[in-house]
Amino acid sequence: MNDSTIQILKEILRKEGLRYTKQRQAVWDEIQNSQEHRDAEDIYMAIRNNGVNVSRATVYRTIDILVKNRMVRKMDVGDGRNRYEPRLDDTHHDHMICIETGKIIEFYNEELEDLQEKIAEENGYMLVRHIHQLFVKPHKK
Amino acid sequence: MNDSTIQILKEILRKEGLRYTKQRQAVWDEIQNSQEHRDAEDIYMAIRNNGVNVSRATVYRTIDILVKNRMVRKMDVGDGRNRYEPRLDDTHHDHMICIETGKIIEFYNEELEDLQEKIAEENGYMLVRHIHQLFVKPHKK
DNA sequence: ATTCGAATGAGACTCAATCTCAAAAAGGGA
DNA sequence: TCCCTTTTTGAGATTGAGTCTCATTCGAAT
Repeated sequence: MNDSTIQILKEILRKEGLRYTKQRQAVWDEIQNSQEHRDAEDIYMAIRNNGVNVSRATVYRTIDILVKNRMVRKMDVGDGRNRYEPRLDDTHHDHMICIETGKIIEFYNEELEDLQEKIAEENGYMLVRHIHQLFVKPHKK
Repeated sequence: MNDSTIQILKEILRKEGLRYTKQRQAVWDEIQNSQEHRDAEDIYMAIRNNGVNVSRATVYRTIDILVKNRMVRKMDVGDGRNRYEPRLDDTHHDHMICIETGKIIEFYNEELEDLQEKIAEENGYMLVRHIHQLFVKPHKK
């Protein structure tokens, strides 16, 4: 909605040789303005509820562009629907998912990051990216 | 195929109040006799090629029983098809996937395991299970 | 061997995600 | 501003992994 993120989106589209459209802006706004981890259907419905006409196909297509350009992070929670979250400040983190409440908690641990690189190196590889999710439950009182 | 794993399967089915069938045996044999990380379709085709009549539904249903009883491990590689591997000796490990060759390498690191528990604890949770995959590429010479 | 509840198989169904292609919109030029 | 070309969009069809249905078959206890 605010000027600076409109400029960020325009810049990315220009770089990719793509056009700036209100649907693309709406998808980016919707993801960017929420700190939740929502699926494509939720994002699609939210945009429609805001009165912007958009199709599921466009939502998926736009998300792909945003993911490719690191504006959005795609996460596979293992239930068949991918979740998306904004990635504006590019602070990397992983997720902890409560199996009782479904709550998603973000975490980041430097030691853990280093260890993963070390493990890849030990096997003769370079770490490109990783998927890491902790499924947890609350401590009983 | 060999007597001991037949007995293991029979024991689990008995415990679950389920019947011993040649289809269930065939699914277990097929997974147990391979160290690959295959998807349900591959397992289904392999069984049929061995001359055993089985349906996809039965393959999926049997895999669920085996996963529940920790005979088989289900892994989500993020491409929409789950992979399965035998878990007879129950040695826990995670996976490293080469993005260039598709090769899957198993790894285990005690420090990494401890760290994950610690992170869950720090947030007031108990670690139940985790998904951890490293996407890597070979070092350039 | 009989009996009866469980297991199987063929194919229908689900659901997220992708594809198709005619119609609409973007944006550069004049 | 109006054109013109090319890209984008949208509605609905399609895909594909996995699940469900239910008539038929099978296991195993007696």
